[in-house]
Amino acid sequence: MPELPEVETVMRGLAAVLEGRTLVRAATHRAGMRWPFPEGLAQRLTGARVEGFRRRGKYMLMRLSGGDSALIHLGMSGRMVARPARANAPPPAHEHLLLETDDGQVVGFVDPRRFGSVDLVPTAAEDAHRLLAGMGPEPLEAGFTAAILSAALAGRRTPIKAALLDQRVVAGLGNIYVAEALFRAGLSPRRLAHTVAGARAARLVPAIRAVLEEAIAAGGSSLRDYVQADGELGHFQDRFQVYDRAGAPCPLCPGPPGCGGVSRIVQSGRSTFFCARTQR
DNA sequence: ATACGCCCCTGGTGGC
DNA sequence: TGCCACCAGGGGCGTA
Repeated sequence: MPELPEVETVMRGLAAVLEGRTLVRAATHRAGMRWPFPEGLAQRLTGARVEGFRRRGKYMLMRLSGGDSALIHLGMSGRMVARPARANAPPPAHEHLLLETDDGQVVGFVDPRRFGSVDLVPTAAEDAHRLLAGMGPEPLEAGFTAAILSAALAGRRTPIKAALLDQRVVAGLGNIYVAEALFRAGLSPRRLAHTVAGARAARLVPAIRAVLEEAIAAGGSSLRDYVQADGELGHFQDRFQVYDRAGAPCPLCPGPPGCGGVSRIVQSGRSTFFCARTQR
């Protein structure tokens, strides 16, 4: 669910609510999600001050006083939404972790499928965490260049679609934004990764950047579960050109005959959407 | 090293 | 209306 734009949007919303606040209460409602919560998670969060946030790929890092950071992944169905602590409504279903601030806000981590995760890592060694070590460049930072991307793709005989989903190649892309970026770059999702070099890589890098930046500006994409930290929906789903649009007219091809509409295929068990005429 | 299943889990949808 | 198969923004891990 949440890919880089959604995680970035949620993180900004959480920062607005939590940054500078002290957590007067934290509670876990089960032993873990994707993995068991770290020992004594609730106790270690309680009393800590939230110093700041950063994002790495699809992970959020919440820096705490005391030297630890909470490493949070939203999985497929995770959401983190703030609400007033005074509200008498029962906690939402599938809320696994709750944070309460000294100014009366509650942030709940709701995740029906429980593919999300929460861990603690020393702030000084965040990037050494096993889930972050080996992660590829941040696509919105200057270090993400055509040369770096083609080097990461060199020798890979897997389809470019699968390679871009690999977080070691580039951090933060998921099924939606890979589809949209490949469409914008005019590259077939079936093309072998190692053939994306030179001019093709030079087209792909700005395509990835542009789609991510536009999606962040739109507050992310809301399909089923995703909402921002304030409960608002994202809007980028209204601007999808190919994702989840099988059979719809291709935005580039006049029809009919055009390209016959957006195609859907399955690659490594996941849906891929593309235009078979303009994406080569 | 790379590639490919399998698996974790719940909920919504569409077909019969 | 009921049941069931299938699908969904992810990704770690074990095995060839």
